[in-house]
Amino acid sequence: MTTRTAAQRREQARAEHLRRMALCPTLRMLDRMGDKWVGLVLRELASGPLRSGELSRALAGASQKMLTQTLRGLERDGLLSRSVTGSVPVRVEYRLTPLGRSLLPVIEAVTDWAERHVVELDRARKRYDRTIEARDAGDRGVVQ
Amino acid sequence: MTTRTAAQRREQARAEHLRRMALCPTLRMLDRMGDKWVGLVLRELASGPLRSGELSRALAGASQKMLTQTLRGLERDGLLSRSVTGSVPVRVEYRLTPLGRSLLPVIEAVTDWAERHVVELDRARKRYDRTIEARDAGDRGVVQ
DNA sequence: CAGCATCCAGTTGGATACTG
DNA sequence: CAGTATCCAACTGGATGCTG
Repeated sequence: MTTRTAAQRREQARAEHLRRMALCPTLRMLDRMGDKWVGLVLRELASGPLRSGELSRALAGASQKMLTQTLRGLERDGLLSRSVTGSVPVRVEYRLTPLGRSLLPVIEAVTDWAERHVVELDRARKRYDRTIEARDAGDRGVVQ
Repeated sequence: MTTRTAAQRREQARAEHLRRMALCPTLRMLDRMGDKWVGLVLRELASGPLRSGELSRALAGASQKMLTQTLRGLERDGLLSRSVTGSVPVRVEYRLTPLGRSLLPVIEAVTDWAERHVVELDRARKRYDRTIEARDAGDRGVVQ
């Protein structure tokens, strides 16, 4: 007689798996880079340091809160540095650290792939959606 | 006299920006790859086709719903294909398409970077957290 | 075996208002 | 100018139960 039910074993495997995942460097980075504004912030800072205001103008779509949150996250990971100079008015500048700059080629790899294949992606998507639609219509005996 | 207020102009810039973003191939891909299970699914399928059950055992941490959702998303983008053979019991197999395989080097670029720099990331994070803690303690005149 | 539907908690992200 | 605090809507992801 086993001391644990199948459900318990599954549960444990699941917990274990999740713990592993949280530690996996690759998944951590994919997660970070998937954050809505990270890609854009890195792209902006790639060409040089920027002040807070310049960033928020460049990323007109981001709310002030999200911008700060994103910047803090990247700073925490050591990808960019934040330096304050003067006071009244305060002047804050963000710049990529060497670590942050070392990430740029990776982003570029994504960009290259994406731009080369965006047409295929769109085509696949349309094809898939048409197929689904057709199937659903067929299910109901509809001709449309 | 302008016909729009500053708020309206900001609002418009924001809308424009968001529309652009949704179309940017790079951001689309970063978003996709940031999906919780996409990285793992691609990693599993990199070494060859797998059946549904095999995948869910390999990704013990994922709920059945998320697994399906992830697979459908990737299929929609044309990154993997789903083939059904037999019936009672049904046998479903997932495999990367050529397009999907072409993405592997990109994932690998992320993996390489992440594994090379994970130590630095952790160090930066600890340093940052310590700094914040110290500052907060100082603010309250606490010695801890 | 593979997958869909439903319901629900937790998280993410945005609007607004305020501070040094 | 730069940033914090709060409140809230929308989305993400998970648990459960059911179908061909």
